[in-house]
Amino acid sequence: MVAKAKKTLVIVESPAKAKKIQSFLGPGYEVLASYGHVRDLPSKAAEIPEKFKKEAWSNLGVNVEQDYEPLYVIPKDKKDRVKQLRDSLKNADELLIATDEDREGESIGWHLIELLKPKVPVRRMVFAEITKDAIQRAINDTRELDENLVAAQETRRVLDRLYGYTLSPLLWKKIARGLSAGRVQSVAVRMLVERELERAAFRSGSYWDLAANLKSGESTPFDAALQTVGGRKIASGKDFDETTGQLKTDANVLLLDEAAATELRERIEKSDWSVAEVETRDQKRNPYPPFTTSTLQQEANRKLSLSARQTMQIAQKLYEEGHITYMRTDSVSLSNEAVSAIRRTIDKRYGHDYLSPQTRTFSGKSKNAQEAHEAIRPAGTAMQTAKELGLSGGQAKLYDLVWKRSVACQMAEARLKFQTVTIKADDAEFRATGRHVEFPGFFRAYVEGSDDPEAALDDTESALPPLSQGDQLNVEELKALPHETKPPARFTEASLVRRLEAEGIGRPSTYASIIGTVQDRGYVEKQGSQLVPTFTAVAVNRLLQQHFPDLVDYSFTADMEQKLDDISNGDKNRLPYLNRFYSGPSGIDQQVKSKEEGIDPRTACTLKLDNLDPDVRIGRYGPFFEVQSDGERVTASIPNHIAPADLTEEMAEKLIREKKEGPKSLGAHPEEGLPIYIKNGPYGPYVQLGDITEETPKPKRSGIPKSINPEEVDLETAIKLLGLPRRLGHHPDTGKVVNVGIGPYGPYVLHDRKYGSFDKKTHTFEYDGESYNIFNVTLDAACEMLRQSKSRGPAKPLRELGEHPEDKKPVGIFEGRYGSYVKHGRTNATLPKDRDIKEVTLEEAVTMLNEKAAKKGTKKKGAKKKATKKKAAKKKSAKKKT
DNA sequence: CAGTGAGCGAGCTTCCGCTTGACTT
Repeated sequence: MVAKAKKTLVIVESPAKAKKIQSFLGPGYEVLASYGHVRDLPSKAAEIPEKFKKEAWSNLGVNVEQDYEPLYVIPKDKKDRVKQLRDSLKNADELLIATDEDREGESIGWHLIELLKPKVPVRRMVFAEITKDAIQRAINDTRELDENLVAAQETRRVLDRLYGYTLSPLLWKKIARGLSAGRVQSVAVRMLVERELERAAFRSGSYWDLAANLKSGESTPFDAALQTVGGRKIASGKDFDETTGQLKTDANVLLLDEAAATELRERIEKSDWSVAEVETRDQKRNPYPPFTTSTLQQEANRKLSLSARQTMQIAQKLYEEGHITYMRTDSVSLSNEAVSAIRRTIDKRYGHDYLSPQTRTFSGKSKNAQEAHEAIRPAGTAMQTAKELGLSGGQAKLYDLVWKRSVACQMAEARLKFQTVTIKADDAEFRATGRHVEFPGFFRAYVEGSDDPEAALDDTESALPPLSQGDQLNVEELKALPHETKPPARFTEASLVRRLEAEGIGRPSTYASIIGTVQDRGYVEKQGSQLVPTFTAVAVNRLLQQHFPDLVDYSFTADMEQKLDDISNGDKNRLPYLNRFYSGPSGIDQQVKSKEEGIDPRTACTLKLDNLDPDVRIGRYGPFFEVQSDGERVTASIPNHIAPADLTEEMAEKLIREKKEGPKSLGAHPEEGLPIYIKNGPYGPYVQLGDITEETPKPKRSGIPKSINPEEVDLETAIKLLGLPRRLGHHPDTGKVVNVGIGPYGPYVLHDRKYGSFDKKTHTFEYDGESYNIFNVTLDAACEMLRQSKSRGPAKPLRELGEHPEDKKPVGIFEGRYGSYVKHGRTNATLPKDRDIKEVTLEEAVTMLNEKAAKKGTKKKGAKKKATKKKAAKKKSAKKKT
């Protein structure tokens, strides 16, 4: 017997990378993925090993009594991975650690060695790009693991844990259970809350000005705006104080109101209009650097309306399929190979004029970049377009963005000409500005979007006709226009990611999840593309700012990074830093303990806003007003989804008044004789027939669908709503009943367990030129809705396998999102991808189902079940909100 | 599926960064 040939085991972080590297290295190597970190601090009580549970520090997962020794465990979902790596190492005569060349990657490498305890030689290899040459070079040029870098990572990890697990419990006690604080999320929340408070304090100011449409001879008309009158500048938006809505005291400007503007218009309209001065200046624009994770997320949000999470999901697919380079990167640099491929493409597709004469190189300007990867660009050197690759949908759109941005970065600069024309009319001065693209250069491929939807993009053409000094002008139109100053805009996902990155807060792999976290904790709700902080966020932020200002300082992370650099350079030890952060009189442990007594939960939950008189309190069921009225305490819920800055005094008064008066009756039901009320419940507004009494503890109720404004529900509508679900008749095909009603997901028609739905937004259904709603839908229309319905009704198997031997319930093969699966009752088992469904036998299916059931029973029950339940509940409530 | 703004007080919640799977209306 010949001994099996030993291999070199190479471990990288991502399986897609592993596959590619394997193809370069051949059979002498086995390349496997660690799938990120393999060990971590225990995330919850269940993960703490029994023998540490009674230690005072066990909940932290860090032994704060002894040198901040971390307690590392293998998370459940990583156990199999580690086993696989251990097994492979047995057949290896060498181990190459090829994790990313950054702080986290170095740490993953160290953990791997700690866990696998290799008896064979270990080397650390690093590479910046994945080409055959680069990999070969990396293998021949390995180094030692950098212990200092590992120490820096561990310090980061421990600090984040101590921060989060010390402050969060304080929030549970003082504000609400389940809340959280963290180095990154708390600063993100601070940004959002501060903006919201600016909006609440904002007072709008108004001013008028004049807009002229002018013409010189036969040329095209152009627009000009009033600048000065009698040599004095007129007021515009920036001259107003945001918190008073009045002109700033030091603004030496002329404020026009409607009367003044109209009077001025009449006075100068008929005067002589002429060009006083013409100025032109040239400007160049250079292309933007290629995409990083953050800029990709921003642009996909602005241009494709994708959330950060959606962007990353699509990018992940593109990466796995080999279309783009790695999508979690903070680097703007491109490999030489990529640059020349891009330059060839420009030459070919746009022509030589459009090629930047010199190769452009970009340097990262974001704080704390670790640059373990390239920028995001089309993978390889073929530079094929989305169409040529056969991509479709979101993948095509996102790839197209990546392609264009990458190409643009090696293109020629764009040349713009700006014209400024000053125009005189009596003692008034107008100005017209024009912009002309002399040479588009990289604009041909790519123009960056703007966070301000009204801003003109860089390549907008708005040239003025040829004008010269002394030209006489005709007034086509002269209008007096009113203006109002606007509050600062709320953050969007794009602008928040940009701000976080600018402050060096968060990492490419976390931008999307930061937005998810603050939403999950109830700090933020998305309204369209806006991120709106909740009252809870305002209260939490106030508590943190008041008592722990240093921790939520915008520079906290940057300072931490400085300390980590010192540690990774070997200049400093981690111990003094962690000690100062956690222990001693100014450490957070003591700080939290000493401040805890002084923080009154009631005060912490009571808010006073600039835009409102009554106090807002955070309660168990959301925010509510609390006021004293006629010596009585009145509370009134604040409806969900009203942003703190959007609440007005009138809304508050109305809610409180309505609460005091109790639910108002719309009148009596004609048949039942009982009063009908409109009430507000946890699921939104609803109508109720009669009062709650001993005999009828649950009177007939019916929700008011989103498409109907509860304010406008009259007696007639209420009666109709209470008449639901209503029988429409019998289905002509089956003779079974067809009903119409309102469910938790909105209005529906139902027939034989199959649902048909109205339009999600309008709750109507267009059929045969008519528009139907729940009140007037006909049997005919309902049948058509059911025909169009995508709801499957009772699931239809691809193939029936027969009855399960145990309970005689059917077993079948179904088509799911992740391929075919066999189903019995509530148990599902996925079929292997290459399995022909025609060949699956009942016996085989039963075995698979039993295995799956056993796995579920032992391994995942407790924690997993709870998690899915929670998730489902969340989904449900999220759906209702929209 | 429909209040209110606390509960008896068990045992729990929570951080940031790396990575993809498993979800099967």
